[in-house]
Amino acid sequence: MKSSLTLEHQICFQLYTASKELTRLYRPILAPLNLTYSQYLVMLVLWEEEGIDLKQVGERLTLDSGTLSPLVKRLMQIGYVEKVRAQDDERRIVLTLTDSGRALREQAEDVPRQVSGMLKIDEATYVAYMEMLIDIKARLKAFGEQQG
Amino acid sequence: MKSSLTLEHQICFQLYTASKELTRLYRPILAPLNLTYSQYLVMLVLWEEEGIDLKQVGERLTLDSGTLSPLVKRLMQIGYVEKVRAQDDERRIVLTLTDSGRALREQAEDVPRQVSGMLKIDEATYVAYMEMLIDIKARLKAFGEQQG
DNA sequence: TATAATTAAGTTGTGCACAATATAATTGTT
DNA sequence: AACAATTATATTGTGCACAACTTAATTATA
Repeated sequence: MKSSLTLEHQICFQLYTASKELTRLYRPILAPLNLTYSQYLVMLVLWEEEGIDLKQVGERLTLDSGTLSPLVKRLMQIGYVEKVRAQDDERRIVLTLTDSGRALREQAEDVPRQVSGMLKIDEATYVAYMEMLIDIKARLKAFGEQQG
Repeated sequence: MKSSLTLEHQICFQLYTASKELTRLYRPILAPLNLTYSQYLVMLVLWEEEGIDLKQVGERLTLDSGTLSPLVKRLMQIGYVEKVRAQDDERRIVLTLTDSGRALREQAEDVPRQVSGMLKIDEATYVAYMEMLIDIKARLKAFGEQQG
């Protein structure tokens, strides 16, 4: 295993910069939708499953309430999202889309195609890369569960 | 190319969560060194090349002065780093290590081994993953340069 | 050689990301 | 039923990350 303390040889550094630079690529694409990258991720979840619990959104994105609460507040201010208390459990908050938020989906449909085009990546490579990233996450999860 | 607006099928999302979760793994490892993850990256650069320009640190980590200025200020407060104006060009700032910062390297030597152990990843897989990430960055860079 | 353009670093403001804590609702236990 | 433990959300504080702007030093050019 690479144990030399060189920046470029550390997988964490490559992951960190790759993520940052890919997010940078998204910024001008998402700007017309009036969304930041994190807000876009929340909208993706809601377009997939409207009426989902705030808690469950946080689980899918690995975000806690300290991040999500103010983020959702901003999505409400923009007018894409609404919060409703669940009747059966007053602690839970259910997120729904406004008409405006639902309409935004059509505009967003084109985002993945734009990004793929910019990356000039073929389907097979794309899938292989996805699998690698999912594997890294699985290893992290395995360690986390082993530890507790 | 995957054009469905599903969270899990977007490479950006996998990269984003993988990076976040790997950083989370580092947190308890770096805590005894009194470093955040970003501070650790700056220290890695300095251990590799002491006396480097602040500007060049920013280029290697893809960080601008808005991020680096306060971060380096914190490293100075901890007592790991010192700032010196370059004599030949008074605009430039040269970063040097204190004895304490230099001594910390020995403790940090063990970090990559600890991380690899936690991920339970063999050398070949590790190298393949590194190459994938470097390739993603190359594609991003190629697009960025094509655009300007 | 004035002065315009560029460069390096710093500052301000916004929005994550997360730890720690607080509050209120629900569930479990005696 | 009373009360302890748990759960969902919100708030506070710290530290990134970056855009936009400011300041000071250097370089280019008229």
